[in-house]
Amino acid sequence: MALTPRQKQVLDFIAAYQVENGYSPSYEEIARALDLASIATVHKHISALQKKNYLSRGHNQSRSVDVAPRYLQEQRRNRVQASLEVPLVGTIAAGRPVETFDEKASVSFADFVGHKDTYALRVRGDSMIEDHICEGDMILVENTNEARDGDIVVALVGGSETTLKRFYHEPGNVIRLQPANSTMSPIRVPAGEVSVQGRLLAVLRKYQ
Amino acid sequence: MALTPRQKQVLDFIAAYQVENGYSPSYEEIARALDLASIATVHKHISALQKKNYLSRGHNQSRSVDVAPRYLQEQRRNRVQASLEVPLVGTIAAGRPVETFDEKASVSFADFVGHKDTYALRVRGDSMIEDHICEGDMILVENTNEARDGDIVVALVGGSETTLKRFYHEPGNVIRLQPANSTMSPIRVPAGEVSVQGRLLAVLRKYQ
DNA sequence: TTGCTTTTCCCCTTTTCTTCGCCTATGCTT
DNA sequence: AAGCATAGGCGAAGAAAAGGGGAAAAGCAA
Repeated sequence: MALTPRQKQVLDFIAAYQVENGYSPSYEEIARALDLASIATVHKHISALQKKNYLSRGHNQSRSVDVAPRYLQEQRRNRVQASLEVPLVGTIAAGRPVETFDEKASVSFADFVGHKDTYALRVRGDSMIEDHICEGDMILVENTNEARDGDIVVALVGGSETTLKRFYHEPGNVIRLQPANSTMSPIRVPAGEVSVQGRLLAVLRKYQ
Repeated sequence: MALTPRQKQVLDFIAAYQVENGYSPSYEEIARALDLASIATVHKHISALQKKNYLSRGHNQSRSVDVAPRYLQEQRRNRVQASLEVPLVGTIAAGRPVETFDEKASVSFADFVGHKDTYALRVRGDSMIEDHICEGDMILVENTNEARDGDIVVALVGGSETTLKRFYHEPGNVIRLQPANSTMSPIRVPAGEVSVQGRLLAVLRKYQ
């Protein structure tokens, strides 16, 4: 589902316009910007972009096109930057010397992201503290709707609450969202009222 | 299913073009870049690459070739891959929706390494468990000999044991190395017998 | 209702991909 | 040496997608 040059131009213009004005351009404005004589052409481009999941829009609603998160992510990913790697020199343990190993000599961010569709969140609250995920930690989340029992997921419950919990199926088409905090109770809801927004890939914690 | 030299050239060009432009090259452009007179030759290369699972494409769709994850992985292994950034989309907490902030924010490895002399270690044992540093976690360590009270440091004690502990000065030129585990006792040694090998910068934990 | 906007229909040209036949090397197998 | 497979290459014809247009119908908000 790759973009064509013209489609990318349309998408770039819409994204820039939104940043500039805070709302979306009309077809007329897009046509002027791209030097098109007919708004029918704009409509075709936008339909194509929507089919490729780069845009969303409401039917017959004016100025309702909106760039999908996918685009913003791809933009960032294409920002070329020097690769940062640090040497991985061994393991450390209480009461033992550093054991050096030479198998994998370095660590890079790619080892922690590794997926195309990833985003980050900052953790607030202590609901996963017994899994050693703390307030202020950064988590990397794979953007997926699928989860297996025991996965730690970002879950949207009842359309309004988003939360980080362990995911389990229970009998009767019920999902249990299990906090890792003995002072909190698990959430049990019908499967239809939960949507998985992502799966935990990594925890990053920075000191100082 | 290894690549031939020419196939690798085609693949590398396509990947570079995509990063550069945000969309795929046409056969015509590939032919020009590789100094080929016929786009039929390009077509053959691309078909071969698809058969070897290095590319995907849509039938009869222009500029639809896309490099497969396989290629990106192999690149990453060769350290040619640029450092990745992931969008930071907000905070997550139990019982509250994701609060998105400023769409521009992103996280990169640079945020965790900085420009310091840094190395990585894998953690073994539970001596820092109450600071939520677990067995198997990767830690990033700044290569320094200096530490302030309360810093978590990599310390070499008595020339043989290396350990991860919190660092404190005590009266009488004594250093206390404090584990974060109530079942363990702090280590108290004369300052001359301890050398700080590094200071904890970050904890990275990977799932799956 | 009016004005702004989106959607749809039918038309067109250009770009791009696919396929076909044919060619030259190189290396491996009888 | 002959036969065969494979990588690499060329040119041209045909077909489909991308890109573009005008006009009119249809939605929506003031």
